[in-house]
Amino acid sequence: MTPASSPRRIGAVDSKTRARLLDAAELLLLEEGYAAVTSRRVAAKAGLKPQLVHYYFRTMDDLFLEVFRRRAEENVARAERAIASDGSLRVLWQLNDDPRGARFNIEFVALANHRKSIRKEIARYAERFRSAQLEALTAALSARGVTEERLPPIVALLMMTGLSQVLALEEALGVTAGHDATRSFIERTIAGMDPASVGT
Amino acid sequence: MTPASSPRRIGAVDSKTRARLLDAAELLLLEEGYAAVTSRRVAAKAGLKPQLVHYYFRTMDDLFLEVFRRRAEENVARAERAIASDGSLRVLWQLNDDPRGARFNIEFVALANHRKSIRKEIARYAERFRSAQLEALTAALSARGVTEERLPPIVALLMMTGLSQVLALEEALGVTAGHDATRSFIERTIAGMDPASVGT
DNA sequence: GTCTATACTTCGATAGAC
DNA sequence: GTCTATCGAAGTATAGAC
Repeated sequence: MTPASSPRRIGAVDSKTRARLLDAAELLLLEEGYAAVTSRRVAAKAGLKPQLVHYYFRTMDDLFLEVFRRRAEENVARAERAIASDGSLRVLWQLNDDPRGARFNIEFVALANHRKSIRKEIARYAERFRSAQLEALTAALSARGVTEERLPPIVALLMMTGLSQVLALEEALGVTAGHDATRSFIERTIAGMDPASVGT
Repeated sequence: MTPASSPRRIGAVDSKTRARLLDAAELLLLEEGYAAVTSRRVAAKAGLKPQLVHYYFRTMDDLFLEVFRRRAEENVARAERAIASDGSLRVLWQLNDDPRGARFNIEFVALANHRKSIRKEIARYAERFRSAQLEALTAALSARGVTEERLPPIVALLMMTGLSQVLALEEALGVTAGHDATRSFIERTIAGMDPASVGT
């Protein structure tokens, strides 16, 4: 399965060094944005030589893809586990209200703007994450007597996604007016529909 | 008012060339993301020599700031005009539901992640834009009998902002499932509260 | 399997010519 | 007031040494 197109050798995927590079890249991405993720800076953060980045990842795109996939897989798995054990509205909201995850997403969406290979991967992930949540949210709303007509689940989901993203972004900017009020409004709304899970 | 710290000379702010550079930078930003906005590429897009970028803008940060300010001023002015002439819910929603503007914002929020001077400017703008809209939305909701308790205006505003942003971002990714349904739900909801402005 | 020496490109920025 | 010649640093990537 080794692509004949490139004769160049690539390091083992289970290498400890490779994992260190991925960790460093992810940290840099969150701390300083994707533009800071250069071979030199990633290596410096990992305490390694810059050329090692290109030994373990053929191109910088490959590195970005691996960073993304690693976290995306974990997120989807976490979401599926959470939903399976407790599909309450609260759990669905908490899955979205994750500032770190939201900033991670923003960086990749911005990155996707000028790296086609990454755009495809993100789109695929977005769809997986979306449909897992939509299924759960559809069931949760229906069980609580909220009709499709009064609030279509997809609308509720897009609102949840958007709201949590805005909260995360503004937090990163240092603009937090109304955030507490908004979170407690969501809290009250959920509590009203989802009485069993108050205080979790 | 010329800063003594830098002896270097800077081009006139009303220069035609300067405006061309700003236009090129903004286009590049939207088309390929902020990482594509380099002195060389901006100049190439404007059909000029790269060094001119540094003649008109002392640093790349200065260029980014100017690109941002120009558009931000226009946006705030447009919002204030729109609100003054018609503070309906529909107008407020349309102000947000602007894919081009949303992508512009995302790029700058991502950029702010590793350029402190830009972060401050964006935060300031976000607050101005927010308060102009909040005032109008507070009045609009109150006039339509929606109490602060049932739906705090700030919550409605953050939801609107978040929802429109998610729609724009996903559109850019090519993920548009449920978007039409969501827009028409918003449409219906507004129409129900804001009957005067149907079909505008 | 792992890492390094090195090539070549592009970057931001400045000093100085018109 | 406008633009260009040029520099040093940083970027990605490869070929080859251990």
